[in-house]
Amino acid sequence: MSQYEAVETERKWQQKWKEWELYRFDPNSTAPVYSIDNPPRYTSGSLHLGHATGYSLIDFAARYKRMRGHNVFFPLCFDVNGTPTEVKVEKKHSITKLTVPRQEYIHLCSEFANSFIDEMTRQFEVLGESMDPSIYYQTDAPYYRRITQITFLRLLKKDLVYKGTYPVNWCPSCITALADAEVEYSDNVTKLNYIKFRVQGTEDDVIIATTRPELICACQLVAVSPEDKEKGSLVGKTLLTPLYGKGIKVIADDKVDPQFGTGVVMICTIGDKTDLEWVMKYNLPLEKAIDEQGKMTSLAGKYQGLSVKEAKQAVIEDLKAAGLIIKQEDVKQNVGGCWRCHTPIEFLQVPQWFLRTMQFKEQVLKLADEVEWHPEFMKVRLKDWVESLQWDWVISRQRFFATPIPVWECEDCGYVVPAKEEDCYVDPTVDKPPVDRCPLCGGKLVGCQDVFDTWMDSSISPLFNTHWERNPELFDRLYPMSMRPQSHDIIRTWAFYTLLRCYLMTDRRPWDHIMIHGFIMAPDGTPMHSSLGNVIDPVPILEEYGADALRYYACTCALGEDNAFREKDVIHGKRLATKLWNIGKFTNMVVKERPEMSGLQPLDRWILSRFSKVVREATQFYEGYQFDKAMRVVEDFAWHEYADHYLELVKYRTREGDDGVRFTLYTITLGIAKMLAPLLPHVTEDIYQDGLGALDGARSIHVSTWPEPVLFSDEDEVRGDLVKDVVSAIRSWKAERKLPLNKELDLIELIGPSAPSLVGYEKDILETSRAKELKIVTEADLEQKVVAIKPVKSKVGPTFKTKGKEVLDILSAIDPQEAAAALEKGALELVLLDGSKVELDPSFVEIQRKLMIEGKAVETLQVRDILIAVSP
RNA sequence: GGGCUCAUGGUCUAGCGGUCAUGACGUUGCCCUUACACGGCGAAGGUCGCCGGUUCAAAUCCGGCUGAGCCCA
Repeated sequence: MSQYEAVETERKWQQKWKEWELYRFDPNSTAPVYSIDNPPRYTSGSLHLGHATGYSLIDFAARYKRMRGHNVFFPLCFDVNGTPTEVKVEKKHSITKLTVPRQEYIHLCSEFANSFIDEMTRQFEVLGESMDPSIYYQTDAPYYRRITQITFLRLLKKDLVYKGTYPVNWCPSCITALADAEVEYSDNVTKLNYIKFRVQGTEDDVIIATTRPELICACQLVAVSPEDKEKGSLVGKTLLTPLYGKGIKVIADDKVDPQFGTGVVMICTIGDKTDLEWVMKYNLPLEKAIDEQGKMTSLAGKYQGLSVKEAKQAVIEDLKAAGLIIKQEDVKQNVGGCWRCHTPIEFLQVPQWFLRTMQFKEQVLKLADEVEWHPEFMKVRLKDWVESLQWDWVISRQRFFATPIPVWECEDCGYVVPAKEEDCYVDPTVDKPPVDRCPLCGGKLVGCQDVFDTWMDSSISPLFNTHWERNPELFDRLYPMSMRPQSHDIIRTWAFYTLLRCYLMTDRRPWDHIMIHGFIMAPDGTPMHSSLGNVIDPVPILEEYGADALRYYACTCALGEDNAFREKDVIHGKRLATKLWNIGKFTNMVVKERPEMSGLQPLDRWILSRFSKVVREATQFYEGYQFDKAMRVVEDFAWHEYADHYLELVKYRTREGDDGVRFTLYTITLGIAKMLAPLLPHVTEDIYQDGLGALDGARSIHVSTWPEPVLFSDEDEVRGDLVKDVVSAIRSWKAERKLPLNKELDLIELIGPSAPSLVGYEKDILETSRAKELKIVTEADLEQKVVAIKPVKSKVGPTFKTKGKEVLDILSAIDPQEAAAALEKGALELVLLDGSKVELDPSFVEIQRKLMIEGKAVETLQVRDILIAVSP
């Protein structure tokens, strides 16, 4: 192969890795465990670019830890539950929950969701993700749902779950509960009605503005703003509702906008989400004015049985007839509608299961503090969320495709009969209860129709992964898990609920670390959404550039930040892969057997010291999940120091069978491949398998050992950098004169105080710049002309403080040659505006010179304080 | 409306108290040097979103504003 063929090569190694079972978690190993609470991928379609990027970031951590000798637990897993699948299935088959029997509906959902798993698994492989199929799970399987149900039964026993009433979004036309995501909001104009409410025991009226007069029957309170001086006197009084004559208290609440309408609002159960907040705050009774079909209930009195729309009209007419409406005006509002039929949604009070959350707020925050957050600022989001919580978590849903709530309820007295743990998994809509009749009243038991919120399933993933309640010995070793990876939009859900649920079951935190990545946006910077049609399919990218190239892009996305997709980063990734492959090829030409560390020359020590620093830095970046920085530091070193300079500087030595260069090439090429192996697993494996691996000794680079620093030498680094700069100056000089790089030069002279530090590197410079002769001298028998002086700001500023600026101004104005002459004698004296004098020693100023021979400038280059005279 | 984050050459990006402000893509000039033309060496291109403040010194720290993203009202 004369060129790197990414796609073909990647398939080859992916196949090998599968054969070798390289990523298998070994439950019997004594190596330290690194376990990843991998997000089970939601199975409602194939992967998009955001997923591809997210899982790549996780894979970086998995592969890194494997190379650090950990027994890595990285499960292949899928989330197969929930609303989005129901929505897609309903669309696909043109069905609703009312038109198809429950079990058939569930079957269709399951079939649909499971149909994606094979393809998604293959996509993960093609991306080079090292998930382990031997610890596979999916959240709809009985073995997983069983754990969800058992945790619920334990909570029930501890009285941490209870039944209450809570409003849900409800479509009266589809007669179904809607998830928040299924509510579509649209702007619309409606009438704001100004209605008289009588103050009890007086002849006075108060005018209340409302858009929902049909809900007067459910009015619980009237509120004014505490800022409102004029209306303040109403607080504490009782009003009588028109048409019904019900007594209502007036309160002050700062949520009331005194500028809106009349500044007096009625609080109903339940008109909108703000009402809900008040209901919770003032503990109001949840009276039901609207039923499941969207008809008024008996609470509405004579309007009972009318639709909401009809009732609104009738109420307005009656109020007008009674002279109780004083005016109507148009007002804009944002109303929620059903995603399917666009009917305005209602908030309906429905019996729900709650998990006690409010009392554990402090505890969850304490646990969050025990977890190491990457990046740290994401913890603030969790904290803000927890502190703003107003009510307990509603864990039940009126849906079908999810884990059933494992209880039966008595038709007569409502007594709850839970399933037995040993019977779980159960589906109470088909399975028999553990007892035939209600133990209290002997009534008939009916299986619970509700299912769990899908977060009830996903928030126990650490318990499932660590064999909780199945294998106590393994659980002790595996819990808490090492790391939870996730995106920032679900901190308030997945991260929060997992902390809560795992604490309630184990009294401990679920993980040591949490790594939070951002979003991948469409190339124009807008969020990717299938509904917007701007989702990017990763497959064509993989086929064109290869997985390593795409992973390179993934790696440029810093944790916690949203990133627009940049195809050019993918292209760059492909180029990097090619570059690395060529570095490997070059190394393999020179290194045929495992070299010992001997015969190191100064330039070898230079690059080995630089390499050692890069190993140290990259390792630190990996430890902090800063893959973008790890990549940058290794790429920059590999390409722009090692390949562009070291390899060029030592090419002449490779022909001479030189131990130092062989050792250096072996160590650094291998080390670079290893440091990039977690990020670019395919090309690095190819380099490894092409020869270096046989000398290193592991079956695959991905199970090889992490590179170690070799030596540190600041002195060699300084001098090596100088040699590098001298040689590249000569190369640039040739390029500028349009000379071929291998053009021979007669003589190179290096002149200057630090030129002697280059003694020992003569041959490197000579051979690499193709010069016939090299001279190193401190002073030349040549005329030097000072052309400029450059102040060293980092010395001038701290020394002269407020006068620093003036010193800089003077230095830029004075004659460079005079200044240089003074400096050579020891010090340069400057007179400031205020008459004071300051002295600058040579360390304050850098002198730039030009070389003259017999008054004529020769070809000179300056590298720091060294002048290079080139004679072509 | 609130919390968190981001804002740097045409595009993308690094830097996060003292650099003539990185680097990439693009544009452009030269060079096939026995790993790589998917390469190498150069050039042009920036008032570091706007307004204040702290400091001898600010892209970098602080405050305000504007625009974008996520989450929550």
